[in-house]
Amino acid sequence: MSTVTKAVDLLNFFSAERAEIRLADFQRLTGRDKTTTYRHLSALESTGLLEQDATTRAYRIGPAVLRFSHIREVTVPRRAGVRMVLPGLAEVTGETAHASILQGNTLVTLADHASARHSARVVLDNAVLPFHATASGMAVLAFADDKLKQHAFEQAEAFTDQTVVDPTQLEALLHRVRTTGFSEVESSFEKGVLGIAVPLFDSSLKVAGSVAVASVASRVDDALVKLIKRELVTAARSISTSWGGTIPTQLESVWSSHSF
Amino acid sequence: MSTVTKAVDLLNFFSAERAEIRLADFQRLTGRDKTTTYRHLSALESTGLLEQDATTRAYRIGPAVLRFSHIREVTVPRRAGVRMVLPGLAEVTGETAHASILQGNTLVTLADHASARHSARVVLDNAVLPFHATASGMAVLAFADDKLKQHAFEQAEAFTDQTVVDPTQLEALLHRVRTTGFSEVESSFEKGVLGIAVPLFDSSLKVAGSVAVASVASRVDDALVKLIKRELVTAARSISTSWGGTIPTQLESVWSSHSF
DNA sequence: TTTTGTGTTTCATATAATGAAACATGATTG
DNA sequence: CAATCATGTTTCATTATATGAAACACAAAA
Repeated sequence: MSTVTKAVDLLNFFSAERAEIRLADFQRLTGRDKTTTYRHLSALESTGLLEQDATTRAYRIGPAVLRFSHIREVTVPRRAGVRMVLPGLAEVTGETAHASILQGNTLVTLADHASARHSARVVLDNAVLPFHATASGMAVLAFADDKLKQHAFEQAEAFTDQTVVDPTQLEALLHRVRTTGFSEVESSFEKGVLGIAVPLFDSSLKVAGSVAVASVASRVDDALVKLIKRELVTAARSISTSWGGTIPTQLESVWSSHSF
Repeated sequence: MSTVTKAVDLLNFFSAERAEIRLADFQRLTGRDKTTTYRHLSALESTGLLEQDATTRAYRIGPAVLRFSHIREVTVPRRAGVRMVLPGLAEVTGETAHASILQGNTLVTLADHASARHSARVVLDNAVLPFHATASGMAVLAFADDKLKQHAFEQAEAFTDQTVVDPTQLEALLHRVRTTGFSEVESSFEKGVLGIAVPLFDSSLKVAGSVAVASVASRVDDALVKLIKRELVTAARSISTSWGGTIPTQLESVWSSHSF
């Protein structure tokens, strides 16, 4: 572990609940030597990454991060965070990975990637995704506000004979998504396709999109479902982080309580 | 200079116009050894402060800064106050509104907003603002302590043939800012751009930044200048209040004595 | 006053950072 | 198509710098 890493890692002890930390606290938190920690903190302060209260001597996150986050916000598109994980998600599962972003009242495709492992693969060619009939849509809806849910229920139309359009039934499905942590939809938009999706979050701390794996239902077994879910969780964390968000603690705990 | 400082300082080469930098670029920019820089970058990447494009190998500001800036906003809300007024300021005036924050010895961009009214508009893409050549910088300098003023004068370089760099002349301009209550700078940093700025204050009761309107000089008339000044005063009061500060009474009285 | 908990400085030592060189890998070019 | 160039990465000896024990300074409790 390099000196740089050790120093910068000190920043990770800050949180919204713990915005100020003193040297003695850091010493206890890290278990590292007092002098060493002191100098790490001093170095970080000189860069503006940390700021020290002149009277209490307590440290807090410095103003430099504002500048950097401004740069990232205006220059790094949402797609960049998705592109870093989507190919991997597709290749590891051998299926088609897909990411979508919530734009106003519609859920639109941001990027997708199909694995070349099988000759039969799911080809997604819909720019706009119907909420009620897709795994991605339901993943978003399960964590969206009532207004969007209302809007989606009103728009609900049947695409196959298995599409659920009844609000009461949809509500029950959404509840299932929240309790299991995953949105699973089969043959509801397109016959023979099983979609599994999880929601994505951005810096507004609200749901901002979803990442999904669409697979050919006939070849899916329990082991593959478990693999997909594991990979989706990792992908969701990574993309959300890239977007400046975090997975809500409640959802995280749901995921960790279900072994998969 | 510690290893930590050297590494973190690499982040300062990023800006809105230069969002991606490669190892070879850093090598040229810093003049430091290639291997050393490589490891600094690797260390920063492992902390999330940087992110590397998998294909181009170029580095960009990483997602960790988003998390930290969110934490900072919770403790020291600076952007929130600015975002409340900046869009309005831009739309009412039809020009580009800009807010900056004083960070140690440098004045950095906090946020900006360009009105869509005219096709020709001022695009601000400088993260760090030179004090002597910008309206924002002079607004801050007029109310800053001598140490900062000294530092700014020493750094003064000419950007256009209209840039003032002579300390005596700059001092006279600062005096003008204090007596009129506004910092007006034309074509000093960029040709054809007229900037009007006022200082911002925080809970330390010292100058903490500035808010400005940058306009295309050719279309500015007296009525627009008056409108911009009126709006700037309102914006400065609002932002300063949200930062826990107030406009010094002397400046307030200067503003009220000039009809605009 | 003494004690306890802070943050800061000093100094010898050990460790980790450094840079030249070599290597690997694509791009460009002749 | 080979040769050259530009780039990123690894190796290894050397040197610089990070480290931690101790001592110091200072404030707030006891």
